[in-house]
Amino acid sequence: MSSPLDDLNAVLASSVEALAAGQPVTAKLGVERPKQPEHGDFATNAALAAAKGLGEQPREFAEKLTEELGRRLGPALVSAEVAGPGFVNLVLSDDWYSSAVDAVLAAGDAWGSAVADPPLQINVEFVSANPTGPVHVGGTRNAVYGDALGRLLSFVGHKVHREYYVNDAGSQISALGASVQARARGEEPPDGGYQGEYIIALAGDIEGAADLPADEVSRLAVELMVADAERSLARLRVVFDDWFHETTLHAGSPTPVEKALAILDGDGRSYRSDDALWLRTTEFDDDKDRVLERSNGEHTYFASDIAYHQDKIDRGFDLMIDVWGADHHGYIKRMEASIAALGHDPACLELLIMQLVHLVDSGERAQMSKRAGDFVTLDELIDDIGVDAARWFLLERSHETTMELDLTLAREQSAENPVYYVQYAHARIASILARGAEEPSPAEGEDEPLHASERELVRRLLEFPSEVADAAERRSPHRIADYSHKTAQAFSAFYRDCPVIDAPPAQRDFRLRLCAATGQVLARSLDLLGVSAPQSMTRD
RNA sequence: GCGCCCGUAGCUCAGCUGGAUAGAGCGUCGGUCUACGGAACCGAAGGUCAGAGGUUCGAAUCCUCUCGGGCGCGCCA
Repeated sequence: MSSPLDDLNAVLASSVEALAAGQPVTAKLGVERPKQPEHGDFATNAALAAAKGLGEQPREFAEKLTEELGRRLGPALVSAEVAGPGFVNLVLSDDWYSSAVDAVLAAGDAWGSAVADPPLQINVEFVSANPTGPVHVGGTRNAVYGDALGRLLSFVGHKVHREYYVNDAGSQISALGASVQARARGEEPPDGGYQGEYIIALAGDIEGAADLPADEVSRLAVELMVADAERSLARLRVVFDDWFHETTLHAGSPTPVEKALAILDGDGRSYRSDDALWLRTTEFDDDKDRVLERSNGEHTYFASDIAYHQDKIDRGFDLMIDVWGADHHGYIKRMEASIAALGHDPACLELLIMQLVHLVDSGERAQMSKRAGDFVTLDELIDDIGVDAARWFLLERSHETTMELDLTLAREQSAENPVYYVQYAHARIASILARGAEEPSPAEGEDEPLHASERELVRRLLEFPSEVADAAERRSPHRIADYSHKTAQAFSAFYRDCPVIDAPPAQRDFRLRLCAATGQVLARSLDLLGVSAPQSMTRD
């Protein structure tokens, strides 16, 4: 895929290199979007960055750079000026802009995509909420984040495997089964049991729940909870490749857990003390050693988790990304330590922490649902604000920031709601393109130079590949939300300033192409977020 | 006490692998106008980037400390 900005950056780099006359240039060089319009179409601090290492005066170097750029870019370059401490501001020709739009259209669906070097097999594990209750808002944020991250990583050329880890072993599962059985018998759940109304529903859905063996009730309850989670998440457009059950780590002979412990033991990473088995995580920067097997002989959750990650590595993944809830951040050190203890490169595991979501409605905290005195569930959230709004609002903020979700705004079907604003721009473009295809070209007219709004919009479209690369590298889908909104704004300005259908033939042609390119980029941006890009919009 | 995250406009948040005059949305105030989709557009007000030092040509961004929030520190999961 040929990108006009890549080409421009390449010319810049080779120009600097020529001026450096053999001396190595280590600085990162590239053009940027200037904040001030008077700073040209593109600006570069290349002279500032390079002159430092070459022992030259930035402004003098910048002067030489403008001359070199003029020679290499020819008529595509309208002007190159030195400003401030040594910035170089560039203005490019209308022809350059026109061919840039062609490049976007020629790339089509691939615009912004990449071929990763090297392409990795990436396992993204997310949500993984315990199957002891419905998925709540926190899990919903985790779900859309993990999913969008997966979309991004795929788009930049990696092979992504989405996985949900089902904690279907341990005391909590016994408690679930006991609670269901109690309800089936018309009793209150036991101490430490689950109180939600969904337990009563489960009791009704499991035939013979009152009399079946307890662990059979547990097993069936987990099955139903997992199916329920799968259904809810599918509504959210989040689909997993694999639902990995913890119990498989305790099955077979030896079990995966036993195998993992054997590796650790063989390498002298673990030891016995106070009748328990400990892992020397302190050798890898943890605060204290951690228990693998309790003195009562049971494995800890940590032991399962180690076996689970060993299993992922055995399955051939180059990179494991775990998306954890904020309450798990205290486990990062020991998990990383365990990977090192198993003898793996620590870089093969990436632990991302999702911060909390607070729901706000009409200025009030709205964390509690009327139903069951419980937290708001994924289903309730979708029923309330819809999938597109839910995904958008949960994705527009950085995952590492505690955020508030304003339900009042999210429900709003107007331009005050950014998700509708972006979708509206897309629908409007579809409408213009349809008319452009149907209606004949109008009377002749005189073409004019490109309007500032047109140039601004083209520049936005050209930024897309680097925005995508940046978002993927930083694991930050929220950047795409921000980008799509800015692009929609740039389109709105263009729409205001530049008639398309009634423009003179050549100009009309360019503007239709610009509309098509914009629609394509908006659709792709929304797709990366898992938000729909409608051809037309109707109010509810 | 220790560790992690966070303090940026009235509110919610971007920006933080250093660059020119710190941005967006909402809210507020004022304006355009019935349009190639009005679910629109334009403008304005609003900031000691928590504070103090340091690093350098340049710091919201990097380092140190202080203050103020959130979370986590179990042979639970």
